[in-house]
Amino acid sequence: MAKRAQVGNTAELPDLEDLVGYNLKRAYVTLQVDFRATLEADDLAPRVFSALSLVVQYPKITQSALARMLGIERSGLVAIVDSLEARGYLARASVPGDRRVQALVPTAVGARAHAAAAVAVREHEARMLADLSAEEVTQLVALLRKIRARGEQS
Amino acid sequence: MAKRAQVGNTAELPDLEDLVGYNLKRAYVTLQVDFRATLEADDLAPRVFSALSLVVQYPKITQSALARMLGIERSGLVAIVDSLEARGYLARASVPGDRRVQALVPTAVGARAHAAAAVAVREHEARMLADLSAEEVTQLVALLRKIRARGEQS
DNA sequence: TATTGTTATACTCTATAACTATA
DNA sequence: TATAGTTATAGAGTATAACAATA
Repeated sequence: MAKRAQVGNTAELPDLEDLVGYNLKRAYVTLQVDFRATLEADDLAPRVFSALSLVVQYPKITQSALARMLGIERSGLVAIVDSLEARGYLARASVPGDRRVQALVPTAVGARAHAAAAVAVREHEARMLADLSAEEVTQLVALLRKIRARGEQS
Repeated sequence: MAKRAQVGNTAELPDLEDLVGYNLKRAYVTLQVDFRATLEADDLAPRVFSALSLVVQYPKITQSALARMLGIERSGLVAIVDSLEARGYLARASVPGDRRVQALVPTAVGARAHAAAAVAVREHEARMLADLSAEEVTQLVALLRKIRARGEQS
């Protein structure tokens, strides 16, 4: 299996497989496919689970703040919140001071659904990361955060 | 800023930010946005760049083999190959033994375009990974490959 | 003027299914 | 029967632009 054609390369041309971005995407897709399968029974897409998580974690968060935290547009969040509200997982509550905003508050049902889903997600991650030690997982997360921080600063 | 509501949690409920999958996605999106901006002038989307890379690396590869390597469906590859062929970056060559297959061979123009794009991509990665040491980058790639391997084995 | 939530819209990515021509 | 390439199609996911209500 001949690799790169015989071009006179003095500088090293990295193989696709050596690029961080390529490996990042492949690992992301791999994990994401299993994540979807994990929460398919609960009918929770990754984004919907993420939104519910943050609403449980930060009750009364506004949609704008939530969209900012998730790194998506406000407009894109509407359908997600609609979906969670339709299931009775959260409510849009009006805020006394400012009549523009809608505070998102989790219901008891929503909190329970989230807790159950979180258990399934933890199992999913344990399964998918079985080949990594605890230290490796910790360092992986630290490195991923560094990449994100660098990109978001600009 | 009150974190999780006061539910009687004995087990640790991990925050969204502690999930590997969530951090993986955010880092992926961050890197990918800059990648797109980097190759926008060359009009090369990530997938098109990846496909061109592999055709340069493995001349005469078939579309089916290329799709398998990239982890996408054969049907999805058609538009990518069409796009590269339209620019004159590669040619679909018929193979003597089997008249069903189309061997993908890079042109000289395609090889040069790829080399130039690869330089830009290397600069992009150097910029985005400036906060990571060489060892950290190496380990990051190793960990990402472990995740991918685990997922693809099943 | 600026911000919140919203709608309308369009574009990219990707998968599934079915077709054809070959094997 | 099975495989390579292709077409048609549909469904996510996401962004942009504009709007009404409110600040």
